[in-house]
Formats: sequence, structure tokens, C-alpha cells
Amino acid sequence: MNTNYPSIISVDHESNPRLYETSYNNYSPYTDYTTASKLEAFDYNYWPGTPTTHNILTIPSTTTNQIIDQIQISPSTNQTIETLVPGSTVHLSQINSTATISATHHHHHIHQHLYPVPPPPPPPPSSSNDSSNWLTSTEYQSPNNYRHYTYTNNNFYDQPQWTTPASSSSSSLVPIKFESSYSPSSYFESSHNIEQSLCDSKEESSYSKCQEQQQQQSNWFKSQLTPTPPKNPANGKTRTRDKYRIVYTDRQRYELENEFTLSKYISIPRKAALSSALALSERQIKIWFQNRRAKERKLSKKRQEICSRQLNNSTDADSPSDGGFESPTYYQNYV
DNA sequence: TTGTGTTTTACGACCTCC
DNA sequence: GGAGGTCGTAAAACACAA
Repeated sequence: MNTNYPSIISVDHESNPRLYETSYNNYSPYTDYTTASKLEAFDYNYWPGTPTTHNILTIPSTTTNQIIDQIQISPSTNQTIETLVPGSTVHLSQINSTATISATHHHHHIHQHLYPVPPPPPPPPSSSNDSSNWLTSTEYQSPNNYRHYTYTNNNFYDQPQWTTPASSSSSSLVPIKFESSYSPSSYFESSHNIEQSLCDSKEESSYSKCQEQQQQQSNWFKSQLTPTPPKNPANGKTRTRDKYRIVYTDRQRYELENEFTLSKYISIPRKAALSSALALSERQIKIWFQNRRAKERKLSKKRQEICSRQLNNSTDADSPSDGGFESPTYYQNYV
């Protein structure tokens, strides 16, 4: 496993409109929020690798010069510029590069997926802005194989996890797999130990081990849409008949949190979309938002208390005595 | 391992708005 | 009247110190 990749080139973008993955695995932009509310930061990282064709899901721009993403595809060439414009159709463009690219949120979340196309790769467009080579999101067929990389302890780990769909029919559309580094640590810990040689090996034991690992990965992806049921259902409780509460998956939480950062109150259409995308009922989405707002209120109350305490400390700095500022009545009177 | 405090789902009670 | 809001709370899940 090569952990000696060259320095990572990271570009922070503070004005990227986020792409949203629907339950049908098409990428579509948010349309019911303002552009300003979509601001998020991305880190784009690359390092030299085998020349590969990459698929990039973008929203083509013809009406604005807004540039929100620049990916240098090799040190000796010019930059490829992808432009995302909210509210327009999502397209797939392809580039040939000698770089392996990943796009990750600066909070460890992968928002945009760049898949190497399995050989033989389709001919690349003459330029990345050549819209004649773009596919619509419904035409997009994710590759039969893709490669996943992770970033740990300031090193990129080559993490070859070649995944092949269960079905052998290559003509059927394969759902775009959700990759998130906001995932159980055990997933990555186990992944780091996977050696590519296992899958390349002619040895039956190594091959079956590889198959097993692939199955585990596949199960993890599936599990991200399946909330964990309670270990001990509460019998006779007045709550849900057969379950007291379930634990949402990392992906469900992640998408809900993302939605919450966009708006503290979820709209009816967004609720319906999230419901189908995350396999949660609209009631669960609604209650999650209610609970999340409650948490926010609790946190801001706590912050306010800390602020007033600090303010109080500074105003009392000259005083030899704290005047009993720890007492609840003091705070009550102060606030 | 265990005790304890915190966070996360889920709900009831009650309120407002349309 | 129904939908969805807050508030308070139950209980599972989780984190973490001892």
C-alpha cells in the first residue's frame, strides 16, 4: 500500500451549490432554496496516477461566468474548469487525466463523485466544456467498477475496492453508489487493510476473501438506507408498536443535517424528497427537524449562558469578590 | 465491566394558523 | 379540523471515566 503520495493540492470553494442525490440516484440541484443558502465548502484533491477517464457530474453554464471549481488535471497542463449553476439540468462530462481526483466536503463528506470509467473508456471530449459530449443525468450509467480512496492521518491510502454489481447485465442502469467518509470507523479500518493483490490473485482463497470484502462493502452501502432496529423492543409501551426508536444511519443523519443547514424548517416538497431518498417517513423527517430545532435552541441557550458568564467575569475583573455569580438568581437577574 | 451523563428518536399535550 | 409548531419527557443508544 503506497502511503507516500505527493502533497495534496486542496482548493477550498466556499460558494459551491450542492448537488443532491435523489432516491433514484440522479443528481439534481436544489431548486427550492436560494443560491445563497446553498453555500458549502469543498476540498478537491488529486494526485498523479494511471491515466484514466473521469466522469464529472456538473451543471453546465451558458448564462453566467460563475466559476466555482477548478481542477488541475496534471502539473503540465492547463486547468479544467467545471461550472455549476443552480437550477439547471445536471450533466455528465468526462475528462481524461493522469490524476485521481476526489471531491470531499471539508467536513469529511463526499458530495461529488468522480468515477473512473472501466476499460475501454469512451473517447474523451475535445474540451471539458464541449457540451456535445455531455450526458443527461438520466443517461448516466455509473461504471461497473469504481475506486474509493480515503484520507487518514494526512496520507492518502490507496484503497482498491473494486466493486462489481451483482447482476451481470451490463445494460441495466446501475445506481450511483453513495460514498461518504461520514461512515462507521470500522468500515474504513477494515478497508485500509484490503490489498489489491487479493482481487488480482489467482489463488482461490485470496479471491474468495476479496469477494467477501466486496460483499461487506456492498452490505455497508445497503445498510446506509436501513436504520438499525432496537435491540430490545419495548413491550407494552405506548410508543411505536414494535419498536421504541431506531438509530438512523450515518447517511440519513448526514443528509438531514445538510438539509438543516440550508433551512431550519423543511418545506413540504423537500420533506417528500428526503423521505423517499432516505427511506424515512415524512413524519420521521418532520419530527427529526422538530428535535433538531430543539437541540439548536438548547445549544444557543447554552452559548448565551457562557457569553453572559464571560461578560460577567470581565465586568467583575476589577472586583475582589465574585459577588456570588454562581447562583442561579444572579443569572436570572443579570439576563 | 460498570456506572453515569449525554444524545438521539419518538411521542403526548397543548398551541397557533389556515 | 388538520397540519405543524414548541415543550417536556421516555427510553434506547452512545460516550467515557473509573
